[in-house]
Amino acid sequence: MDGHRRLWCNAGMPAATDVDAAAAPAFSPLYRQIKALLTQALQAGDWKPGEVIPSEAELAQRFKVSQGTVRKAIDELATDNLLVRRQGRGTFVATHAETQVQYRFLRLVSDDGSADRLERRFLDCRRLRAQAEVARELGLRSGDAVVQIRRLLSLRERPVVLDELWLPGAAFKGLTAERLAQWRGPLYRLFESEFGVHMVRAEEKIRAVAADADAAALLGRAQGAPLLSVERVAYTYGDRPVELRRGLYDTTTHHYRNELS
Amino acid sequence: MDGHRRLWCNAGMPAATDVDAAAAPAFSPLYRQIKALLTQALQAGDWKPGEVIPSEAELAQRFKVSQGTVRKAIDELATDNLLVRRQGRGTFVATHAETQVQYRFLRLVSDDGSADRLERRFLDCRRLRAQAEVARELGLRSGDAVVQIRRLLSLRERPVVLDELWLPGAAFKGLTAERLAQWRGPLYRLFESEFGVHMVRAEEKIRAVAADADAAALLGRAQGAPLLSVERVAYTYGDRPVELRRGLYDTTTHHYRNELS
DNA sequence: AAGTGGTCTAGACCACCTG
DNA sequence: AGGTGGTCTAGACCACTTA
Repeated sequence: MDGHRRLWCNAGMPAATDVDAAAAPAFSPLYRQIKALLTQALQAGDWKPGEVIPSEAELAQRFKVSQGTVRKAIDELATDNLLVRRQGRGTFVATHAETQVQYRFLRLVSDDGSADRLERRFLDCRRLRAQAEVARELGLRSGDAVVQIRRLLSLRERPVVLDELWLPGAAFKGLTAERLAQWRGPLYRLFESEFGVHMVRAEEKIRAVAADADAAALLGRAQGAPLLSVERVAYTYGDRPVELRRGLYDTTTHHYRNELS
Repeated sequence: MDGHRRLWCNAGMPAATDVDAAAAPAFSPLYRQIKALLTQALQAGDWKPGEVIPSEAELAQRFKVSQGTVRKAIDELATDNLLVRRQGRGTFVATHAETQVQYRFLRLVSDDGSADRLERRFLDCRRLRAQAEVARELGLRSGDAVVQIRRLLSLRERPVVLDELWLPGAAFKGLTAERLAQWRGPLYRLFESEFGVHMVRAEEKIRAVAADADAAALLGRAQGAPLLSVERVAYTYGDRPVELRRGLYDTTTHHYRNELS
């Protein structure tokens, strides 16, 4: 129709400084503005994980753009794994509560390719004050309340992963050791259904480290044995960090699988 | 116009058996058929890495489809990193010979985020007969000729990566130690410009291992020190494996960075 | 100014799912 | 049968690059 209805929609963005002015995109195409609106709706919780969002036709009408433009916005959100399209059914908010792919972010696979059943065992769950480093990674201030969880994952009766993780205390109020003990399924499913926190993406730093006495005992390995250290920061809508996790993987019969392209 | 010009273009596919018939897609949309044609052209070397491919309009005319359909095919090839679009200039065949992003597949970054200059030192380059495992990973037969290379990467004067890699001898005929010694730049750039082998994607298996005497000496670490083992199989057009690589990373001041989504 | 990719639209029809 | 996403088309115009 008109070809450029540019709203310069930069809601939520900090004011541009001289420094980043150069890096800022000159303009946003319409479909990106629609994408931003949809993202806001997701962040605001207008549609919950697992639910259907309105049809493309309806959204087009609502935003007064063509269906193709809405479509392109949804396309990007789908490749970002925020939405899931299902032909003939509709478009759904991505969720960790699907029967498929239980552990979307766990890249550990067995060397022989077999799919093992995974067993969880929680070691402890405490509320404490965040140390400087934990606070920084979670976007909190030192001394803010955090929940610390430690747990062990086993494959074929053998402990393979020792996880230690920190969550912002404010967002995870009712999270207790009892609650964890009776929970069946991935943690991210619990976080999503009980605390309304959906993990969108994560960044990991991977290193090889020597097992300390504690890790060695829990994983049934010798002290000093090489372990894979996987430090993860997970983000929810709006790129807000909401989990810091440090995993120690025993990689004698399993490995961390990655695809490069 | 017609809406479905389905050619059932399954060139190169084995005949469907009863087993995989269920998994086989019922039909290919037109843009996927175009995508397949473009992929074949890339594989055949019709357009070399770094070169421009014909414009969307011309391809549309050539294939007798609308520009939008060509566009969607190119979109997918661009997200697969086979093509690179440059607004106003054209669409180019992806290459490792760009001044930007020298090491597209190297995920090792320094803990403090600084970008170190990288130094290469070749240890040796031999032609030998493939062992069973190497042959299997490269799609060769045991005893086929392979080239074995070992080299050391250093950051800030400190050796950090010990790589050992195998290439199919047939495709890398003139590859000698001298050739390597005088080469400046990433190996994949050499492979591409001198041997016409472009790496498209790779799979990595990551483990923590203890340094053996050899690796310890070369990396300046104690024997038994934990190292990151990164086993990579790299593929060229048509998903044909053309490189097996095993890297040992010293992760005391660096880490392997990964994004999950 | 000309050429390329990028955006937006409107409409037709297909494939898939659910009632 | 009706609704949803998926494909395809044709045309207009915008943004960017090069000459």
